[in-house]
Amino acid sequence: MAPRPERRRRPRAPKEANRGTTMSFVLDPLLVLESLVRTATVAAFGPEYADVDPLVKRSDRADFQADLALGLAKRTKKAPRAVAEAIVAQIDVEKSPILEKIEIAGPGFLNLSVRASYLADATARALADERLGVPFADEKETVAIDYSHPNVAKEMHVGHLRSTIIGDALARLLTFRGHEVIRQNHLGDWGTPFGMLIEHLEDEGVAKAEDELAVGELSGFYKAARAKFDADPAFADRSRKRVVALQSGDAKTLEAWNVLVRFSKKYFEAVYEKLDVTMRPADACGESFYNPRLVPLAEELEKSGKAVISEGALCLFPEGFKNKEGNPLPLIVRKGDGGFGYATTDLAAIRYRLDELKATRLLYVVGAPQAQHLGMVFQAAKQLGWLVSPNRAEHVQFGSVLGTDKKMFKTRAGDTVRLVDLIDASIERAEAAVGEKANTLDAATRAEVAKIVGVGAIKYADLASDRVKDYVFDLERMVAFDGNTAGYLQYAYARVQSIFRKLEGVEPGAIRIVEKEERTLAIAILGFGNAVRAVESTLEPHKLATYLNTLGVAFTSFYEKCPIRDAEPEVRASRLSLADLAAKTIKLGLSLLGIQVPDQM
RNA sequence: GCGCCCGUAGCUCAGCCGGAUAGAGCGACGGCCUUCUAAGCCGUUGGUCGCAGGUUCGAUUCCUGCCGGGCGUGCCA
Repeated sequence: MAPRPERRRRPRAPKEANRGTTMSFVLDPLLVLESLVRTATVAAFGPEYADVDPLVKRSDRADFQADLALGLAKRTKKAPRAVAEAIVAQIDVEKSPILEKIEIAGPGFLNLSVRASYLADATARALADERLGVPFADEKETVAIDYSHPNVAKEMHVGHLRSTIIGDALARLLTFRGHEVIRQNHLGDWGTPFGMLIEHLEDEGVAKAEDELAVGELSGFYKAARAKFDADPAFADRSRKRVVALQSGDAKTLEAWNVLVRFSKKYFEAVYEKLDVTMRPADACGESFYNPRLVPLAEELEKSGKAVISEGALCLFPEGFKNKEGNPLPLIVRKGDGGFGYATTDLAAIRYRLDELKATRLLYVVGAPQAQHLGMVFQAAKQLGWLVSPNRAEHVQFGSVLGTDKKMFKTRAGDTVRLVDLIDASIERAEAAVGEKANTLDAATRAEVAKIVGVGAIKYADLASDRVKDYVFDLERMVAFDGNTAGYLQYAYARVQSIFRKLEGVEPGAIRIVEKEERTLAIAILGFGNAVRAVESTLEPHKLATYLNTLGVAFTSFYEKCPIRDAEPEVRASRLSLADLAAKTIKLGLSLLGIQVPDQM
């Protein structure tokens, strides 16, 4: 067996960095109640019940409810209600800093009410913390996120939209949680199309091509090359020879190839900037990077006998995958003609990320159609002994972008839609909407706001629904300011800033929770950390979006029912603090999704 | 054929490690601006949770089988 680097065990000792500014206690009442109920359950039934989930959730009959008693009936051999009573008997409400009241209802539900003093205290602590009370992850790890991956010398289009947006949101959120995030832009920078592209480049002359590519006319360049390839046999022949020259490392050819890569990267950078995405040129690690590793990898697998020749190709047969005939489905490591496909590159990339980047969690933000391919690659990596616990790879899959006609999103002419056009259209629409309502803003401010709102709309629409489902790209709906949209949240934020402008000089003060809307808002705010954590583990950003919308709704109700400016000084100071915290939470939450907020709109 | 994903209100979507009356927004209808941005708020309307079985005290949630839609299924990436 070929020698492999020692798989490094990641030390799990608590990290110094975890101390920092963040408080070590939990603020979210839901989590506090969870541990309180669990402790009571253990006290009532014994330590073997330490693993039970108290099933605490928000309730419309109280602040929270715990539903564990019903499920525990069988295990404890008691009536559900008796279980509930036994648990409640272990809780001293009088002495509890958080519990106001606990009631058994129906067949054994526990209805939990939280003390206003607890909410006031917890929100005050959140406000005092720059992380708003969200702790760092207990175990920090190195996460490699593969996302965006556009193709060199090709336009970025809707096909790259979701990967770019979702990947970037996850990168931001995991970074916030304290993980070391390594972005990996697996550029499509290699392959047969480069023969014709380089020939075309030679024909045009570098200077002229440079001009075209610099203004983002990638599709024009690509199409021109393609057209020549199809129409001119001599050109096609040259192109094929050029592919060979490229693969054999011909210096002049590589130079031309480099020009294409360089200008494409420059273009991608511009798109990323426009989309306000954190992927940088330095994060690019395209297919070509793995070229030198493919031959040795194939040889290693062949020599070790882990890969075998089948129908002329060198193959791995990952368990659990079958072809039409019910035979094992191969992952082709080396093609019959000696060339390499993407499976080999993907295997090399996994190894690189594990061994050299030292990542323990590999994320692939790639469309759902590739589920089988990635599943095979991951399974192969496991069977090869590369991917061993705690290391793991996850396919962060997502559905297609559809037009309002429910078909794959295309232009009327049937072309793929350029990403920049999409962004521009959204900004334009936002500008119109902003101009209509916030006409007191000067033109420059309005343009800034339109950018923030337009880009936010696109991103939020993508991130707000379950990524695995297809979603309909409908600018009308996305740039709206009602419902579960970025605009709704940005508006809520801007309203708070407006209050601060109007009440300049008035100091926020101690928080007191009195009104129903204040209570609802406080509880909503304190659920932030839990929402962030949910995304960290499920990689489903829509959980954060749904949370933020709930928070936004809670804030807006508060805003309507609890006037600030004209309230008594103490009440005013308290509400000002609460509004401030709500706004900060919205801002931070949206920032984790890659969305900014305007101060006015 | 086989495999994976999806199917919740007219529309766009949440909810789904089983739990008390399935939630939002849009639409429709009706209220609320001399008071911090009404891009908002409050209310009414609207659902056999694709269908049929099964497990369970209890299923939109888990299992099986259908139906409908999408995608994939050996040398493109």
